[in-house]
Parts: sequence; structure tokens; C-alpha cells
Amino acid sequence: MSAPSPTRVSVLLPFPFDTAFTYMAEAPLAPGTLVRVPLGPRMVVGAVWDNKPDMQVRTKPVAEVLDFPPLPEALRQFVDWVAHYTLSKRGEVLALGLKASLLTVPKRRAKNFTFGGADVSLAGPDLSADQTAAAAALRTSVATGTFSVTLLDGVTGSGKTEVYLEAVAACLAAGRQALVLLPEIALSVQFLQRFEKRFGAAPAVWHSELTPAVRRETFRAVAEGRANVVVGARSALFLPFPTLGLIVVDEEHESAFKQEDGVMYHARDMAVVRAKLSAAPCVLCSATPSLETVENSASGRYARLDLPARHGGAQLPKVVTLDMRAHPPERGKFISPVLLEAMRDTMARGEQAMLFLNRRGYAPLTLCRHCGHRMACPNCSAWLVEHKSHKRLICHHCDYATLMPTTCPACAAKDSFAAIGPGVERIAEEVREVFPEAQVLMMASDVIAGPKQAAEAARMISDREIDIIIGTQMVAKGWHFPALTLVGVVDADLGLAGGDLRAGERTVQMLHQVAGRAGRAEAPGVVLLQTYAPEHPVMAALLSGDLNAFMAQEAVQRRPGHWPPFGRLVALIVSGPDERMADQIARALARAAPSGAGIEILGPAPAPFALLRGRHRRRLLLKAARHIDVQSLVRDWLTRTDIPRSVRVDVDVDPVSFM
DNA sequence: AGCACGCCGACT
DNA sequence: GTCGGCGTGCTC
Repeated sequence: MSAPSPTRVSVLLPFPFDTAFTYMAEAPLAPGTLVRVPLGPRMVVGAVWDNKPDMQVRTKPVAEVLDFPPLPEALRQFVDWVAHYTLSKRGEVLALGLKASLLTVPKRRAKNFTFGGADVSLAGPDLSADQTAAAAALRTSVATGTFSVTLLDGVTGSGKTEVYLEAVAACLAAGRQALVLLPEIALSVQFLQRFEKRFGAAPAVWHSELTPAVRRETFRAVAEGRANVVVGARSALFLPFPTLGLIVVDEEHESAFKQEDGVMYHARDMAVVRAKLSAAPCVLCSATPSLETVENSASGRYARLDLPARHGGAQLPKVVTLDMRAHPPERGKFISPVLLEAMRDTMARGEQAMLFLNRRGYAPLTLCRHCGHRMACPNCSAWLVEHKSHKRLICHHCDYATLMPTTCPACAAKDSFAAIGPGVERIAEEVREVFPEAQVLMMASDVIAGPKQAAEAARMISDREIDIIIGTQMVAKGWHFPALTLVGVVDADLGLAGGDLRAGERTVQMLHQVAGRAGRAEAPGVVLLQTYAPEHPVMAALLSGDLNAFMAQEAVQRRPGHWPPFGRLVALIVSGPDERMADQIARALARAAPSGAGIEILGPAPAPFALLRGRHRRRLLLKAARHIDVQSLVRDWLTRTDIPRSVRVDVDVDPVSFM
């Protein structure tokens, strides 16, 4: 045996570098080993990567080899894969898991946390025949220990969660780790309670609001295999699971799984990749699956399990449209007398009602009655939203806020402002006027900002301290309120305007989820949709409950034009402080655009928010047939074009939002 | 991402 | 005459 001799090692750093740096180590280091290395004037943590080290560049020595399990090969491959797919730098992707977890040095070792469902021996709940069959199929997938994808499609209230928790139990019994992704983990108090009830212990949780100490300790517990179940937001995909045996994506259709800045990735799609690299099954759950997932199951790429009935014999809610032309609200009001009457009846029976409006604040537009001036954000092409509780006008796209002015900035008229249109605050005001004795709770992200407020809201509703809930999309998912029997959708047409590719799909999904909050126990639920377009296919789908037919129709519309999922999209967003420059570069990109069979370039056009946070934006869209390697195409495209440093080009592969 | 270097404005 | 603004450029 010869003494270890100094070697060069490749180290990927969690910063926006695409290539690994080369350092000198006293002995060879296994790929994945975490090391502390000098970078300029500071010390940073990086991971030994599989690349060949650079033999030319001059090197600095590795400062410290961390006492930490090496990042598993599946995670390293995943980082490389995601970087390639999203056209991001590899270091940037590594940072999604590593940065916040390890860059800070603990002052003292965090106290020990307990992690993960401990107890697989606890008996599962009583399941219906459908649930039992679905759970058995998932258990088999888990036991096989190979990659597969299964869509678990169950109507709201069918008990999907109980079914996939059986898959989690099987995974734990097989000695492997399980990951459950939720769209908004910080608010998922009710889910965590159900989990704890099933397994007798809380899972490890992972989201952006963890304190550094908890984050660091969770990261280590996952790496050491002490955390056997993680319930997390999308970035949990980048945790160093050594024995990952199952990934569940709950509410897979949710657009919250799409990261819209930095590394723009879709956690649902990346979960499938992560599962494949870990030889693990992936389960996608939804009552309203995305067209992407529906098509993948139709083509046989994904297996499919259906839960067509509600658990325990509960009925699906009865959905009816409320034609606002026939039953208009009072002047200056937004709730039809028909809906008010239904609310009165519901409360008279001692039950709860919910009004849904996906718009925060008091009024989305403030207008001067004297000169017609509209209050707009100086940094964004967006109206300022009045928040009456704060006496402020707020931009929902940047940090801009201003006190509600008393005189018009355009014509100096005094007290001339009119609030146009409703937000949830205004609906709450209207409800309090009509039902002064009712207990009203508002649920919106600016009121319910974290797990504490979410838990308190859930408790107040469960304990029947609340008669009427008024909420934004926050109320759509996951909640279980047994006494809630009436749901009123204040503006069912909201979201259909604008010509967005997925506007119809998204509206159906969101309203169906909201409708699903009604009548989950013995008492049947009723859903009233206030609409000016009761004949619209979206309303028809909600009325009939036949979402499969609606999705089939969506497919018919998207297939001929090769719109997703029948083709690929890549968005290029050109932005800069100078409008002319952004425009010029966008047109230069269009001139240099790739062409050929199966490729189409759309734009440049002003992005829907042409001015956002002080940056002028132009948008180009590459539409390509499915077989085309869009990553290479776009990479070449960008290298062909000179982009000055004042202009930024963001690449969004598989864009979801067209904002 | 940080952090330093660098070249133009208001201060002790 | 210096302190400091943040534009640009580099980090193995």
C-alpha cells in the first residue's frame, strides 16, 4: 500500500456556475462527498462531482471534508438532469437543496428532532372496496421496487390520502424512504394531523419557512436515513434520500408545483424523473388531473387507478349555475339574492357556508369619478388593489404600496375615487351588512400567512365558531370541514378571460376543488356558481361533474395545433430597465430563431405584464413537436444572439403561466 | 450568489 | 481632499 498522494477533485458549488471547480485533495474523494472549499475570499460548501477534474487550472486545496454521508448518486444525476432540462446552471440546481441547508455553520448542534412515521405496525383505517383495491395496487408497485408512475384519480372526498398513506406504509415496511409533495405545505396543518393519526408520529416537513437549525437537522436526518418520511414543498425533491422508495405528488394538477423564477421547474414532472433515477414508484394524485397526466395515462405511459365514489357513502355536492342576468345583485353589490337566501337557509339549519372569490383585497381597480384616472403601479403594468383594512393601495406583483390618496393625482379632485369590482374584503363587508349576527372568517394569504393562523382558522371552523367563510384559492384545497354544506362562487367567470392556453382547464380544476369542500359528511352539499355565461363548457362540466368529457374536449382543441401536451413550449422572457433595448433584443432573438419542420416561433410580443418590477418585458414562444430536442435548439439560439448585460433572457421550459 | 474593484457625487 | 453609491467581473 502506497501512502495517499494529492489528487485533483471536481467540486460542484451551490452557486450559478455550470461547471464544477477543481480543487486539490490529500486523497481521492468519493463522488458526493461534501467538502468545504475556498472560493475567492470566503469558504463555501460544495459536493465532489463525477466530472473529470481540470488538469490545467491552478487549484486551491480542499479545506475540510465534512462528516456527512455523500450525496447519493441518484441525487447527483437528478441535479445534472434538471439543469440540462431547464437550461439552468448545475450549481444553481444543486443550491436548491444544499444552499440553505449547509452554508450556515451551526453555533451549537441543534437539539435532536424526531422524524418520520415510526410505526408501520399501526392498523390502517377501514377502507372501501375501491380504496382497498387501489391501495393494494400501490402496495404492489412499492413492493416491486422499480420505477413506475400511477395516476390516482379520485373525486373530492374519496379518500385518496388514506390510499396513498397505505403506499407510504408499504414503503416504510420495505425499509425505504417516502416523499410526499404537497403544493402548499406551510398551510397543510390538517394533512399533518391525519398523517400523525395514521402513523403515530409526525413526518419530517420541508418548506421554505423552516428555521435554519431545523432545516439543517432535517437535511442531515434525511441523508442519514433517520427521516423515513418527508412531507414537503417542491424543493424537497432535492433532499439527499439514500433509499428513496416512493414519491407521492398530491394535487398534481396544482400550478403551485411550477417554480416561476430561478430554476423554472415543474415539481410534478421532476418528481417522475427523481423516482426513475431512484428506481421508485411515483404516484400522482388529483380529483382533477392535468391534461398532461391524463394523456400520459391514456397512452399507457402511466398506470391509472380510479376512486369514483365518495368515502362512507357521502354524496357529491349538487352544483347549479346562478345566471346573474336573471338574478342580479343589488346595485353596487355582488351577491345575488338567490345566493343570499341559500346562505340564510344554511345558517338556519346550523350549517356553514363558504363564499369563494379568487381575488385578494377590497377592490381590484380604483377610478377617479371626476376624470377617469385609474390608479396604477409605477413599476408594473397592473392596477393597484385597494386593501381597505390597511387603508392602502397595493400592487400584487411587486412591493409597491401607498396610502389611499384623498385627492386624485391626475385632476386633484377631492374624494372622487370609486372602488370598481370586488375582492374578498368587499364581499366580507357585504356579507356583514346582510348578516350582522353571523360570524365571518376571511381566508386569504395576507390574513392567513402561516401554519399557526391556518391551524387556528381550521380549529375555529371545526368548533363551529364560524358561520361564513370567505376565501381566495387558499380555501380550495385539502380542507375538511364537516359542517360546510353551501359553497357560493362569487365570480365563476373570473379566470376564463385572457385567452390563456390553460384558462378553461385551470378554472374547472379550481372550481371543482372549491365545490368539493361542500357536504363531505352526512349532510349533502350545494354549490352555486354565479356566472354571466351559464352555457360555457366550463360551467357545463362543473354541473354534470363529467370532467373526463371536458378534458377530452380540451385535448381535441389542443392536439391539432401541437399545443401541450401534444407539443412542447419554451418561453423566452426578455427583460430590462430600458424598453427600447428589451424590444430590440427581443427582435434580434426573433431574427436568429431556429426554424424547420415542427418548429414555430410566436412573438415577440409584450409579456402580459409588459412592465414588472420596473423591468420592461417581451416574450417569445418556441412551439415544437414532441420529438424535438428543444434544449439544444434554445441553447444554440441563445449563443447565436448577442445579449448586452443590461438585458436578461429567462428561459422557461414547459411554461405554465403566461404572465 | 457574494464580494472586490472601480470610477463619479456630497460630506467631515 | 475622502466616504460611498452600486455597475461589472471573477471566483478552481
